Amino acid sequence: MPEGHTIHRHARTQRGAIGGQLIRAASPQGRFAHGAKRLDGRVLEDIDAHGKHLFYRWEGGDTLHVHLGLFGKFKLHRAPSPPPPSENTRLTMSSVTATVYLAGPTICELIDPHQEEALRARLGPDPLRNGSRRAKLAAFQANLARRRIPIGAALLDQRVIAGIGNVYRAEVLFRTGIDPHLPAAALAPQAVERLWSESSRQLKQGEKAGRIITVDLGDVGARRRTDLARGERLYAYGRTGEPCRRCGTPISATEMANRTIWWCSSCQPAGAGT
DNA sequence: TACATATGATCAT
DNA sequence: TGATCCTATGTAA
Repeated sequence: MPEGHTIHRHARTQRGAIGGQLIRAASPQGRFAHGAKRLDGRVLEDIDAHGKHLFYRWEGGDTLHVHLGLFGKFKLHRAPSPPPPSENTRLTMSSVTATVYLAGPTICELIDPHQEEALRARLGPDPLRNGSRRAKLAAFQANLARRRIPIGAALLDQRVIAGIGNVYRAEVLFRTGIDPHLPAAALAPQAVERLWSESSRQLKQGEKAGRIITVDLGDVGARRRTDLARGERLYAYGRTGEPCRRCGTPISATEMANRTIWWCSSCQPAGAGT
Protein backbone atom coordinates (compact mmCIF):
# COMPACT_ATOMS: atom_id res chain seq x y z
CA MET A 1 0.00 0.00 0.00
CA PRO A 2 2.63 2.47 -0.92
CA GLU A 3 1.49 6.06 -1.16
CA GLY A 4 3.56 8.79 0.44
CA HIS A 5 2.31 8.15 3.96
CA THR A 6 3.58 4.55 3.86
CA ILE A 7 6.99 5.57 2.58
CA HIS A 8 7.49 8.22 5.26
CA ARG A 9 6.39 5.74 7.87
CA HIS A 10 8.95 3.24 6.64
CA ALA A 11 11.61 5.93 6.82
CA ARG A 12 10.66 6.73 10.39
CA THR A 13 10.46 3.17 11.72
CA GLN A 14 13.55 1.99 9.87
CA ARG A 15 15.51 4.99 11.08
CA GLY A 16 14.65 3.99 14.62
CA ALA A 17 15.49 0.34 14.04
CA ILE A 18 18.72 0.40 12.04
CA GLY A 19 19.65 4.08 11.55
CA GLY A 20 23.07 5.20 12.73
CA GLN A 21 24.30 1.64 13.02
CA LEU A 22 26.75 -0.62 11.27
CA ILE A 23 24.83 -2.67 8.72
CA ARG A 24 25.35 -6.09 7.22
CA ALA A 25 23.80 -5.98 3.76
CA ALA A 26 23.01 -8.86 1.44
CA SER A 27 20.89 -9.67 -1.59
CA PRO A 28 19.52 -13.20 -1.12
CA GLN A 29 17.74 -13.01 -4.44
CA GLY A 30 20.92 -11.86 -6.13
CA ARG A 31 19.58 -9.00 -8.20
CA PHE A 32 21.23 -6.42 -5.99
CA ALA A 33 24.30 -8.46 -5.10
CA HIS A 34 26.72 -5.84 -6.31
CA GLY A 35 25.15 -2.99 -4.37
CA ALA A 36 24.69 -5.04 -1.22
CA LYS A 37 28.34 -6.01 -1.30
CA ARG A 38 29.31 -2.37 -1.59
CA LEU A 39 27.17 -1.38 1.44
CA ASP A 40 27.99 -4.36 3.63
CA GLY A 41 29.81 -3.39 6.80
CA ARG A 42 29.19 0.33 6.49
CA VAL A 43 27.27 2.73 8.74
CA LEU A 44 23.80 3.82 7.64
CA GLU A 45 23.76 7.48 8.55
CA ASP A 46 20.20 8.44 7.75
CA ILE A 47 17.02 7.54 5.92
CA ASP A 48 15.09 10.22 4.10
CA ALA A 49 11.78 10.16 2.23
CA HIS A 50 10.55 12.43 -0.53
CA GLY A 51 7.16 11.57 -1.94
CA LYS A 52 7.29 7.85 -2.71
CA HIS A 53 11.09 7.75 -2.89
CA LEU A 54 13.43 6.61 -0.12
CA PHE A 55 17.05 7.69 0.21
CA TYR A 56 19.42 5.82 2.49
CA ARG A 57 22.60 7.78 3.16
CA TRP A 58 25.71 5.78 3.90
CA GLU A 59 28.94 6.72 5.49
CA GLY A 60 31.30 7.41 2.64
CA GLY A 61 28.81 9.17 0.37
CA ASP A 62 26.71 6.55 -1.41
CA THR A 63 22.94 6.83 -1.42
CA LEU A 64 20.67 3.84 -1.74
CA HIS A 65 17.59 4.84 -3.69
CA VAL A 66 14.46 2.70 -3.24
CA HIS A 67 11.06 3.01 -4.85
CA LEU A 68 8.49 0.34 -4.01
CA GLY A 69 6.32 0.83 -7.06
CA LEU A 70 3.04 -0.99 -6.91
CA PHE A 71 4.33 -4.25 -5.51
CA GLY A 72 7.37 -3.53 -3.40
CA LYS A 73 7.28 -4.46 0.29
CA PHE A 74 9.35 -3.98 3.40
CA LYS A 75 9.41 -6.18 6.42
CA LEU A 76 11.00 -5.14 9.66
CA HIS A 77 12.18 -7.83 12.02
CA ARG A 78 13.23 -6.64 15.46
CA ALA A 79 15.40 -9.35 16.89
CA PRO A 80 19.11 -9.96 17.48
CA SER A 81 19.32 -12.68 14.87
CA PRO A 82 17.35 -12.53 11.65
CA PRO A 83 15.29 -15.45 10.40
CA PRO A 84 16.54 -16.91 7.12
CA PRO A 85 15.63 -14.59 4.25
CA SER A 86 13.20 -15.78 1.64
CA GLU A 87 14.24 -16.40 -1.95
CA ASN A 88 12.69 -13.27 -3.35
CA THR A 89 14.29 -10.80 -0.97
CA ARG A 90 16.12 -8.20 -3.00
CA LEU A 91 17.95 -6.69 -0.05
CA THR A 92 18.45 -7.31 3.64
CA MET A 93 19.96 -4.70 5.94
CA SER A 94 20.79 -5.99 9.41
CA SER A 95 21.99 -4.14 12.46
CA VAL A 96 22.76 -5.92 15.72
CA THR A 97 19.13 -5.58 16.79
CA ALA A 98 16.95 -5.53 13.68
CA THR A 99 16.69 -6.54 10.04
CA VAL A 100 14.96 -4.74 7.19
CA TYR A 101 13.83 -6.88 4.26
CA LEU A 102 13.02 -5.43 0.87
CA ALA A 103 11.19 -7.39 -1.83
CA GLY A 104 9.71 -6.49 -5.20
CA PRO A 105 10.79 -2.86 -5.51
CA THR A 106 10.57 -1.04 -8.80
CA ILE A 107 13.86 0.68 -7.97
CA CYS A 108 16.73 -0.41 -5.75
CA GLU A 109 19.96 1.25 -6.81
CA LEU A 110 23.02 3.10 -5.62
CA ILE A 111 23.30 6.69 -6.72
CA ASP A 112 25.67 9.58 -6.04
CA PRO A 113 24.70 12.98 -4.61
CA HIS A 114 24.53 14.47 -8.07
CA GLN A 115 22.01 11.90 -9.28
CA GLU A 116 20.01 12.31 -6.11
CA GLU A 117 19.82 16.03 -6.64
CA ALA A 118 18.66 15.57 -10.23
CA LEU A 119 16.01 13.11 -9.11
CA ARG A 120 14.81 15.38 -6.34
CA ALA A 121 14.57 18.30 -8.70
CA ARG A 122 11.95 16.39 -10.66
CA LEU A 123 9.71 15.91 -7.62
CA GLY A 124 7.03 18.34 -6.60
CA PRO A 125 6.52 19.59 -3.04
CA ASP A 126 5.84 16.88 -0.45
CA PRO A 127 3.36 17.79 2.31
CA LEU A 128 5.13 15.31 4.61
CA ARG A 129 8.54 16.95 4.33
CA ASN A 130 9.71 19.76 6.55
CA GLY A 131 9.77 23.21 5.10
CA SER A 132 7.72 26.32 4.75
CA ARG A 133 4.06 25.64 4.07
CA ARG A 134 3.86 28.90 2.21
CA ALA A 135 6.67 27.95 -0.17
CA LYS A 136 5.30 24.48 -0.80
CA LEU A 137 1.79 25.74 -1.43
CA ALA A 138 3.18 28.32 -3.85
CA ALA A 139 5.08 25.61 -5.71
CA PHE A 140 1.97 23.43 -5.86
CA GLN A 141 -0.04 26.32 -7.20
CA ALA A 142 2.56 27.19 -9.83
CA ASN A 143 2.80 23.55 -10.92
CA LEU A 144 -0.96 23.31 -11.36
CA ALA A 145 -1.13 26.56 -13.28
CA ARG A 146 1.18 25.13 -15.92
CA ARG A 147 -0.87 21.98 -16.63
CA ARG A 148 -3.55 21.50 -19.20
CA ILE A 149 -4.53 18.14 -17.76
CA PRO A 150 -7.49 17.60 -15.40
CA ILE A 151 -6.81 18.07 -11.71
CA GLY A 152 -7.50 14.35 -11.20
CA ALA A 153 -4.56 13.55 -13.47
CA ALA A 154 -2.33 16.29 -12.08
CA LEU A 155 -2.54 14.91 -8.54
CA LEU A 156 -0.96 11.64 -9.70
CA ASP A 157 1.91 13.48 -11.38
CA GLN A 158 4.73 13.39 -8.84
CA ARG A 159 6.26 16.51 -10.40
CA VAL A 160 3.16 18.46 -9.34
CA ILE A 161 2.84 17.15 -5.77
CA ALA A 162 4.87 14.29 -4.34
CA GLY A 163 3.27 11.48 -2.38
CA ILE A 164 -0.33 11.36 -3.60
CA GLY A 165 -1.46 8.03 -5.10
CA ASN A 166 -4.68 6.68 -6.52
CA VAL A 167 -6.49 6.40 -3.18
CA TYR A 168 -5.63 9.85 -1.91
CA ARG A 169 -6.34 11.56 -5.23
CA ALA A 170 -9.93 10.35 -5.14
CA GLU A 171 -10.34 11.03 -1.44
CA VAL A 172 -8.90 14.54 -1.26
CA LEU A 173 -10.91 15.62 -4.30
CA PHE A 174 -14.05 14.27 -2.66
CA ARG A 175 -13.30 15.97 0.64
CA THR A 176 -12.63 19.30 -1.05
CA GLY A 177 -15.67 18.98 -3.31
CA ILE A 178 -13.65 19.48 -6.48
CA ASP A 179 -14.64 18.05 -9.87
CA PRO A 180 -11.81 15.70 -10.95
CA HIS A 181 -12.30 16.73 -14.59
CA LEU A 182 -11.61 20.39 -13.97
CA PRO A 183 -8.46 21.54 -15.80
CA ALA A 184 -5.68 21.94 -13.22
CA ALA A 185 -5.01 25.50 -14.29
CA ALA A 186 -8.66 26.43 -13.86
CA LEU A 187 -8.74 25.84 -10.10
CA ALA A 188 -9.47 28.91 -8.00
CA PRO A 189 -6.69 29.85 -5.56
CA GLN A 190 -8.93 28.93 -2.60
CA ALA A 191 -9.57 25.52 -4.14
CA VAL A 192 -5.83 24.95 -4.57
CA GLU A 193 -5.26 25.90 -0.95
CA ARG A 194 -8.02 23.59 0.27
CA LEU A 195 -6.55 20.80 -1.82
CA TRP A 196 -3.07 21.31 -0.39
CA SER A 197 -4.35 21.51 3.19
CA GLU A 198 -6.49 18.45 2.76
CA SER A 199 -3.69 16.45 1.15
CA SER A 200 -1.40 17.48 3.94
CA ARG A 201 -3.85 16.57 6.67
CA GLN A 202 -4.75 13.21 5.15
CA LEU A 203 -1.17 12.19 4.45
CA LYS A 204 -0.10 13.08 7.99
CA GLN A 205 -2.98 11.16 9.44
CA GLY A 206 -2.17 8.19 7.23
CA GLU A 207 1.48 8.27 8.24
CA LYS A 208 0.52 8.21 11.90
CA ALA A 209 -2.16 5.54 11.60
CA GLY A 210 -0.34 3.36 9.09
CA ARG A 211 -3.40 3.18 6.89
CA ILE A 212 -5.72 5.37 4.90
CA ILE A 213 -8.87 6.47 6.68
CA THR A 214 -10.47 9.59 5.26
CA VAL A 215 -14.08 9.41 6.47
CA ASP A 216 -15.42 11.64 9.21
CA LEU A 217 -16.91 9.32 11.80
CA GLY A 218 -20.29 11.05 11.64
CA ASP A 219 -20.64 10.14 7.98
CA VAL A 220 -20.45 6.42 8.72
CA GLY A 221 -22.30 6.43 12.02
CA ALA A 222 -19.26 5.41 14.03
CA ARG A 223 -18.11 6.74 17.39
CA ARG A 224 -14.55 5.59 17.21
CA ARG A 225 -12.16 4.78 14.42
CA THR A 226 -11.81 1.28 15.80
CA ASP A 227 -15.52 0.80 15.16
CA LEU A 228 -15.03 1.18 11.42
CA ALA A 229 -15.77 -1.93 9.41
CA ARG A 230 -13.60 -2.74 6.43
CA GLY A 231 -14.94 -0.83 3.46
CA GLU A 232 -16.09 2.05 5.65
CA ARG A 233 -12.85 3.96 5.62
CA LEU A 234 -13.15 5.84 2.36
CA TYR A 235 -15.63 8.11 0.59
CA ALA A 236 -14.99 7.44 -3.07
CA TYR A 237 -12.09 5.10 -3.87
CA GLY A 238 -13.27 1.74 -5.19
CA ARG A 239 -16.96 2.45 -4.50
CA THR A 240 -18.41 2.32 -8.03
CA GLY A 241 -22.20 2.55 -7.87
CA GLU A 242 -22.34 2.52 -4.09
CA PRO A 243 -24.22 5.36 -2.40
CA CYS A 244 -22.21 8.46 -1.47
CA ARG A 245 -21.75 8.54 2.31
CA ARG A 246 -22.81 12.20 2.36
CA CYS A 247 -25.68 12.40 -0.12
CA GLY A 248 -26.58 8.91 -1.32
CA THR A 249 -25.83 9.55 -5.00
CA PRO A 250 -24.21 6.50 -6.63
CA ILE A 251 -20.43 6.97 -6.87
CA SER A 252 -19.16 7.43 -10.43
CA ALA A 253 -15.99 5.97 -11.95
CA THR A 254 -13.92 6.64 -15.04
CA GLU A 255 -10.38 6.31 -16.37
CA MET A 256 -8.06 9.22 -15.75
CA ALA A 257 -4.28 9.12 -16.21
CA ASN A 258 -4.46 5.35 -16.88
CA ARG A 259 -6.10 4.60 -13.57
CA THR A 260 -9.65 4.49 -12.31
CA ILE A 261 -10.88 7.54 -10.46
CA TRP A 262 -14.06 7.67 -8.40
CA TRP A 263 -16.13 10.69 -7.43
CA CYS A 264 -19.60 11.82 -6.39
CA SER A 265 -21.34 13.76 -9.14
CA SER A 266 -23.45 15.64 -6.56
CA CYS A 267 -20.79 16.50 -3.98
CA GLN A 268 -18.29 17.24 -6.76
CA PRO A 269 -20.50 18.63 -9.54
CA ALA A 270 -19.09 19.56 -12.94
CA GLY A 271 -17.06 22.72 -12.66
CA ALA A 272 -16.76 22.69 -8.85
CA GLY A 273 -13.45 24.21 -7.81
CA THR A 274 -13.41 27.24 -10.07
C1' DT B 1 -3.94 -23.50 -14.01
C1' DA B 2 -4.92 -19.18 -15.76
C1' DC B 3 -6.35 -14.80 -15.44
C1' DA B 4 -7.54 -10.29 -13.53
C1' DT B 5 -6.31 -6.97 -10.49
C1' DA B 6 -3.76 -3.73 -7.34
C1' DT B 7 -2.32 2.13 -3.19
C1' DG B 8 3.40 3.04 -9.48
C1' DA B 9 6.13 4.73 -13.07
C1' DT B 10 8.76 4.78 -17.42
C1' DC B 11 9.60 4.29 -22.13
C1' DA B 12 8.50 3.80 -27.07
C1' DT B 13 5.39 5.08 -30.62
C1' DT C 1 -1.89 5.38 -26.17
C1' DG C 2 0.12 1.00 -25.38
C1' DA C 3 3.72 -2.08 -23.64
C1' DT C 4 6.45 -3.22 -19.97
C1' DC C 5 8.51 -4.14 -15.31
C1' DC C 6 7.83 -5.39 -10.29
C1' DT C 7 4.78 -9.47 -7.04
C1' DA C 8 0.95 -11.34 -4.42
C1' DT C 9 -3.69 -12.54 -4.05
C1' DG C 10 -8.32 -13.68 -5.16
C1' DT C 11 -11.48 -15.63 -8.47
C1' DA C 12 -12.67 -18.21 -12.61
C1' DA C 13 -12.09 -22.22 -15.34
